[in-house]
Amino acid sequence: MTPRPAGIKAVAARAGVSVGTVSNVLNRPDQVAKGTRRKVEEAIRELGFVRNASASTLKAGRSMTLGLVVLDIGNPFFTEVARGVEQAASERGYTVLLCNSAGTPSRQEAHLRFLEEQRVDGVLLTPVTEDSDRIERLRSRATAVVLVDEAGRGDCCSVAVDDVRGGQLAGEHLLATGRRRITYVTGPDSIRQCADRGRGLVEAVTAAGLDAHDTIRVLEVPELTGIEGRQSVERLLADGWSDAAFCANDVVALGVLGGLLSAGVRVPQDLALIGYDDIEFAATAAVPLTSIQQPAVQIGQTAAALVLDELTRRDEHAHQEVVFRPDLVIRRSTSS
Amino acid sequence: MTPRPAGIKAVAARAGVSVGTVSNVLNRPDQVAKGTRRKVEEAIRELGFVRNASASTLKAGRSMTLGLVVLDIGNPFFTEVARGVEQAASERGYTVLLCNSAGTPSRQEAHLRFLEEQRVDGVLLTPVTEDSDRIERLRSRATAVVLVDEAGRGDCCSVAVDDVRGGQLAGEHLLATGRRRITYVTGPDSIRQCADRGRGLVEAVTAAGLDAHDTIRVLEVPELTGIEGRQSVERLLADGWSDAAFCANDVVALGVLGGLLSAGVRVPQDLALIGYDDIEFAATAAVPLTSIQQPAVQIGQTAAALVLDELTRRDEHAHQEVVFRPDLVIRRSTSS
DNA sequence: TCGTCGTTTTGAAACGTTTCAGAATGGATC
DNA sequence: GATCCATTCTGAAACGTTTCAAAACGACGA
Repeated sequence: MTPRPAGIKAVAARAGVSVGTVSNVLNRPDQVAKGTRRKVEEAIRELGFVRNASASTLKAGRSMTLGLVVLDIGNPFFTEVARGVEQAASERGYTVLLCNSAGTPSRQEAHLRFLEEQRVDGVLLTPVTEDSDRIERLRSRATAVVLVDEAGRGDCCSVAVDDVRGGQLAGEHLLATGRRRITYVTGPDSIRQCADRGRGLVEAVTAAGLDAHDTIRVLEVPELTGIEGRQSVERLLADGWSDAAFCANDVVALGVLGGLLSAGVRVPQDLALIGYDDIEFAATAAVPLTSIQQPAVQIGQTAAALVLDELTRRDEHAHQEVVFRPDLVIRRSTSS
Repeated sequence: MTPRPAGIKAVAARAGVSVGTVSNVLNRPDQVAKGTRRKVEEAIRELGFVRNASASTLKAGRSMTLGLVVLDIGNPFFTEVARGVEQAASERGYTVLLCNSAGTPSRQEAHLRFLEEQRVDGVLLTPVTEDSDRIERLRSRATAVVLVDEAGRGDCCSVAVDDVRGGQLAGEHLLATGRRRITYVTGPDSIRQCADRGRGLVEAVTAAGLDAHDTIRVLEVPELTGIEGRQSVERLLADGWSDAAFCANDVVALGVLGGLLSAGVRVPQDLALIGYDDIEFAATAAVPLTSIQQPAVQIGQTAAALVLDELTRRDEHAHQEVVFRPDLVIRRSTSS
């Protein structure tokens, strides 16, 4: 039945000091005499005082909080990215607000607005849509913004992985293992990652002196989920054309794998399979999945480091566009 | 170089009204004359005004925000729960702050403290540890608390699933399909879910007139991850004793499955396998996984509904302890 | 005893909202 | 023309912090 929780004033009264001193104990304890500090700390404990972040943020003009908007929290890849972000942020005393846009522009918009209202100090965004307006607005509010898993456009930091290169790696590997009829199982082309990875595949095929049209087919699924992957198998096998499948991510690939095996298709003998992201379940699948690895945790850490640098160094900060190189991880699904 | 973003005052000046009116447009638009409202809305647009949530929360004493602390965001089960919570919350205008305790008491503690500082209106907690102190404190701050995936202790709402029953279902099913030597692959007993599910298994065996010691073995893994599951297979197969394995969750079960298949063990012929949670990857696995299904999304929705009820109805609110029943979903991993 | 200087402590002024008692406005009604 | 309502609008007082100029204190040397 306490109407309002005890504030800094109550603490001050109890400890017999001024509010300024209590605030100092909270924010610069080293400038407070030891005895005083102890008294205040005891009062805090006795009253169960917990700092009111609203008031603090309002007055101080910063919230010590970062917003992270990911494309799909159901995809373990993003979970790992988030882990990296959180780790780097918490080391510097920042807390991360995790938001899931679920690939929906309207949800991305809603979350960005929320973060804006909360006056987060920085935003890490895996964009669904390049909503330049809102990003511009955030930046004009002195909010640091970094694009994650997306190349920047010069006006802000970004951390990405070269997806074209990743597609290339996948293509080269399949070709090297003798495959010549590759189905690319992918999501809508509006998802940049899907488009880029497909482009890389085409490049690899072309570079090998093959005709892309003869070598590659595209099988589009509406959503990058396991279910859709599994369901796509029927179409994948329909005419017996393919001797390999490259999936736009591991979640889909695992669905495809399940579908293939239960249809009696041997992987990799009858059909080679390669995924993307190298999530934990890939190594652990029935037929361990060859995949294109991305340094997920490191992406998160780097992105966080960039926002924090922009936040701390302000004027000296120069925007950077970090691009990681993906790696091929070969497992049984492509090489028996 | 706008030092501070435009506030309600600037909007008021621009629209030629008082701040009170602007606030009304924001919070009770129907009490404002249509013309005035339009003027204010235009000013808001022109200035790019975004409400400052800190100030709002500070003054109004509520943040329209809920905190959700989950045990393991890497487990798709919790992702689904979160989805349910978010859905129910956003329908009522609340935003959810998602936190991951990762099974660590200190992280749970840190997140609860953060949520307390943020003055969230309600907290949904999947407890690592029953930190009654902090929960008590939250509740004394007029913060609604509901326990998720954990039975309550009478003093707050809770939404749980009967894990003992789930373990029973698994046990009964394995016995019904003729298995008599069951290994229970589980995490530390300190995780309540693991303990309860194991208890259910024992009950099923005992109820069938069998001796639990002769019928059940326990194989403990340090963490409920796919890797650990896969690695446990060696021990699982060591003496050829088992004809079935029951895993404490699907993430582990899928790891075990991968290990079994690549060791040449046929599932279910040589060894039946059953998981828990019925995550999406279960249906989609190489050998589709029999599992104990929990209504994850519904758990989230219900939990959110309970907090919101406590928040809205206050005095009339009566604490409820909702317990869902788990369901057996039979797939190929236990029945060819 | 008096300065002086460094360390602590103080107290009041914001920060940007919400809220609410009351003032203005403008019809209706007598 | 006076009165009464309902509808709109106003303005000032919080909300709980942080911050900063200035005051208080103490130790020290002159």
